[in-house]
Amino acid sequence: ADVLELLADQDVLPGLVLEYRQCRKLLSTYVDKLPKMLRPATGRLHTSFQQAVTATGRLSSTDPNLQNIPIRTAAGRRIRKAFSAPPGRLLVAADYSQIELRIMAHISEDPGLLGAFEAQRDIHRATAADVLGIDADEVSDDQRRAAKAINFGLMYGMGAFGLARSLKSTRSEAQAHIDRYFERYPKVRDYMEETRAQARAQGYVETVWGRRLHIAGVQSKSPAAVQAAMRAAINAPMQGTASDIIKRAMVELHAWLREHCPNCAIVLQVHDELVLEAPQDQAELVIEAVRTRMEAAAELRVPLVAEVGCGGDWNAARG
DNA sequence: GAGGGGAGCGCG
DNA sequence: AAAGCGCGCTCCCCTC
Repeated sequence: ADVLELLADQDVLPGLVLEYRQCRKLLSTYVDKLPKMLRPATGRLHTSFQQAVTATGRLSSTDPNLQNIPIRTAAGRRIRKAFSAPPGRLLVAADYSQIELRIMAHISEDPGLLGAFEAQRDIHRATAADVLGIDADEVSDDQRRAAKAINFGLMYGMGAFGLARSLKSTRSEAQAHIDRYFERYPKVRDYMEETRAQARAQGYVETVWGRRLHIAGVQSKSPAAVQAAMRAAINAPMQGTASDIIKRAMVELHAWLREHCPNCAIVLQVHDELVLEAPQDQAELVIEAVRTRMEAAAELRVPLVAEVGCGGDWNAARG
């Protein structure tokens, strides 16, 4: 797909192949399959959540996987609209805002990153402004896009090669971006170096609460495998801590629902998002309860923020 | 017909 | 030698 996107500038054909592939993917995986999986007794889809599968502590969802329902394209969102609440009820969708970056700020204790979240700034705009030494309102769309790619890429252990590819720039430009980023947020670099060292020395890293995440491959004879293990190690505390936090929120929320809203239920978890179903006249109550419990699930050095909406279908609930 | 493995791609 | 983390499903090719 990456190559076809590059070639799409030169000819119409690559774009048409991409469009065809997208249609086939959505048709075979979702449109054709999901209706066959409705359980007759309930008229609903019932997924299975696996709790002891992933390397970081996330859940996984199978038969069907309801954690990869499309959302990024217009055609995909039409599929998401098919997930709807019964008459008289609404779906409530709540997702954490930038939870892994907030955890990086918490763990690294970097003053610049902590300050940006404390001030409730648009984090990608803020890092663009910080790194470039300009005002936030002077940040162009391209500059914000670059900062977003850096923010995400760094959490995955990405280097100049990968950043250049995602920004469609040169490797030396990408390296310059990374250098400026670490100049501005030096404790993020410290965190990354300490995490790599810990993974090498002990074979595991930890979440904020000390849950251990074993990293495979740190002892490999293949330098490539060791580097891959180091990237996994950098990401694991953030992804792992985020999964701890949403589980704490789910436990608290479930207890509250049993007491105050027995007709409501958590129906899905998608890593940083919860979907609930509630009677129409209790939606406002539930929205407030979800928000407060998600935001109070951990006390970090930065605020946790949950964005909550409701609607007749899953797409509308996230608008 | 069952199952493995890889490519490709949907999500966070 | 590879270059960005974590998943699951479909399609295709292959073997048994």
